[in-house]
Amino acid sequence: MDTQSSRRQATRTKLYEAAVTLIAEQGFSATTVDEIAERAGVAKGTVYYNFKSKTELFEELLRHGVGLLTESLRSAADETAARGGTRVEALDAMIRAGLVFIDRYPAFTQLYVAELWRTNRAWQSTLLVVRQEAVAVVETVLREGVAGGELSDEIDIPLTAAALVGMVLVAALDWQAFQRERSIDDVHAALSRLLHGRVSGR
Amino acid sequence: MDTQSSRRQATRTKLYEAAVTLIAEQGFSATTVDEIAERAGVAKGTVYYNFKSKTELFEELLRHGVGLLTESLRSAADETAARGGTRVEALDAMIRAGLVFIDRYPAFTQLYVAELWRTNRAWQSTLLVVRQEAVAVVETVLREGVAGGELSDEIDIPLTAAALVGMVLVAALDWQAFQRERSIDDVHAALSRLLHGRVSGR
DNA sequence: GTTTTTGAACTGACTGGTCAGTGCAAAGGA
DNA sequence: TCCTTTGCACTGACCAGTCAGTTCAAAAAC
Repeated sequence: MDTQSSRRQATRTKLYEAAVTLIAEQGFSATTVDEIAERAGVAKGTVYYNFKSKTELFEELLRHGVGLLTESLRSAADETAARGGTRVEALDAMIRAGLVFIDRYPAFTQLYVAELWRTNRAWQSTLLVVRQEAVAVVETVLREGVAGGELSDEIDIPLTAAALVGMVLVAALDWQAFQRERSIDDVHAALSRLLHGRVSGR
Repeated sequence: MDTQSSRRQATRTKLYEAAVTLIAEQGFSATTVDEIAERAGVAKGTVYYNFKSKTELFEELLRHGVGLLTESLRSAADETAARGGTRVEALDAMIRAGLVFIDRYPAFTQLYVAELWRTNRAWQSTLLVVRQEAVAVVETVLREGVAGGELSDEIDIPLTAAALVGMVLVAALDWQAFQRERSIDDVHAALSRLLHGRVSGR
């Protein structure tokens, strides 16, 4: 990477960081380009030198963030498999990876959830693609678990994957928003218990 | 109820219905008061005759919608208790009630999720109150289950409640957005299986 | 029973302000 | 020399909220 493109990359990163917190707090439309530029410590013109439009900046931000998440889920699953863990252990490791991600990038997560189920928005198709990549990682592990007899073959793979993702997402956002004092281990333990069906019975 | 106030109520209801779908699709800031008025078939002035501001219209909409949900969860729990069901059965009934609600008011649910974890917004405090009412219903049933020995006393009640709500919310929104063809029974069965820990094992 | 009055509900043109995006000359950096 | 960034003025569209005026059902007056 030459110095020019890395300089440019640094500017883009500053813009992502500024945009992600502002948009998470206020929403896309309520956040102005002037605000983003100011928080990034950059001139407004620079925003338009680096991105075609406010919408394009946002779409690239989405792609970038979900890319990180997908990567992190995938590597949690792979590492578990590499050291000979079961698929349920892999799911558990992915839950933890999800929590770590949300802990590190809470603003991105907020923004993602806020936009995911909207219809009729410019970036709808971007979002659909990017969501599918992340969910697919979970579905793959479920499918392998069923194939290997470790998971019941009666489970509904897409629905169960969505439910697991939702469980982690919502518990983690609640943790961040309303019970900051809890440790990541507490949250992980509670979710792990649900995954393993150790809720009912004593 | 006299004709005047029922006429007024009808206008407010039309405005709620118009606002909820538009805001679910586009978000609060991207939705204009002119659009809301137009879709409701009233003049813009009428919006301001009935509500102090765009924000107030939205806050009342939130209160109204979450009120319906809370009511519906509570009555599912109560009916189960009335016919002598267990607490786990009550949770199962509440999952179904949640799904029925989301099926009936998908737009409201979208909008609620999109706004819930935002910080620094005008209606933040309204939302906090209203969320707590709904989550409390789930927490109560969990607490009763633990007290009666039906649920493990090691579960973390607030986190488990949040995780269950998240599971239902996300699975249902995914169902609505990406797999409309599935029946409510399919979705319920998948979530019920997770609740009962019938995922791993064959 | 008919006319008049009242006032709540509603209307829609208008205002003041905001904001995305542009244009451009000059500066800084490799 | 070329790429990147700055600073800033400007435009045109858009939008929340206002307000003077209209409608009309029901109460009051006769």
